[in-house]
Amino acid sequence: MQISSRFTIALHIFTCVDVFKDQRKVTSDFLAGSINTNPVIIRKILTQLKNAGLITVARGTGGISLTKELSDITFYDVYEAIEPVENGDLFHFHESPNPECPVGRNIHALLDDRLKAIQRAMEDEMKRYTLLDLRSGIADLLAKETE
Amino acid sequence: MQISSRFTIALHIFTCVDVFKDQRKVTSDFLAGSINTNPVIIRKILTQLKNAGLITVARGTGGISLTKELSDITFYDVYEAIEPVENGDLFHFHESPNPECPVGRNIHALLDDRLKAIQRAMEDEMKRYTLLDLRSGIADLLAKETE
DNA sequence: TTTGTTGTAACCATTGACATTATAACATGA
DNA sequence: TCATGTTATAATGTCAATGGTTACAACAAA
Repeated sequence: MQISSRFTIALHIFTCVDVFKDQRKVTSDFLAGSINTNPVIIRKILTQLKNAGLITVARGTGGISLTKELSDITFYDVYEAIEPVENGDLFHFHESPNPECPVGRNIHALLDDRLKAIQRAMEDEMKRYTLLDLRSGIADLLAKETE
Repeated sequence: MQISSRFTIALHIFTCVDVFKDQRKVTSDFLAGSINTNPVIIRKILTQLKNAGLITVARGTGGISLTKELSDITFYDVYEAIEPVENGDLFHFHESPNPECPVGRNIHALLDDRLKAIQRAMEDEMKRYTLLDLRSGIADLLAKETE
């Protein structure tokens, strides 16, 4: 199991928007070129980010704008916008365990809290990183390239 | 994206083995009945747990034994045995970003450490729970049933 | 040698990820 | 208004993973 590439693609998009926003129009075609995928893939992800209220996208003219400060958008916000997790549960149970078995009828009560804690540990760590970290991070990497 | 039900099935199996080990022979058929799935699904998971060195399975006669103490098997051990995570990376990148784009050629350097930290947060929390916790947990729940 | 069990191969159905093409909707500048 | 560039979305396709099922070989013990 892996978290889909859509999540890292979304972070890639945000980084490109920030890096190139003053140099050129950042279109889905341009982004597709940087990420090496199809523009439609990009647009679907943009739609998800738009539905989550993180960005606005200009239709005819093209161009992406953030609705919040970089420091107000965490990795978790992006993850939540992108990953369609059923009921918000990271862990999946097999349907309908046997209610006549003492273990079967108690398996959810037994595991739910512990699994939630594990999920929360991941999500809390995601909340520690913001898009502002990406701005400074990519600036450092680009500066290092020209040394 | 969700972590497959094989993981919670494996925890279910361990719980059943512990609860029923003195009362009856715990076979893949019995386990399939408690979990409400097919015995072959159970056997495949048992094979993974066996390959990870967590259990031994008696072939002709049936029966499952742990190779370690309950307190020495963490949720992470089970997760690692069950989930085939490519390269051990939880997060998936799109293949071959454009090396001619300053962002494309730096995206891994930009994200890798942060994503690893998120993954580690989840795995560290998984290491905090052992099968011994499940023994006491299920005992409490069963005691509560008879009140 | 019979019986009960595990190990595994060979399928099948369903779903999700990712890709691709085509076309409609829309905004802007000429 | 119209041409142009762009986004939005539907329709399709491919591929891999999940979960299920049947069948049968391998094996251990009574």
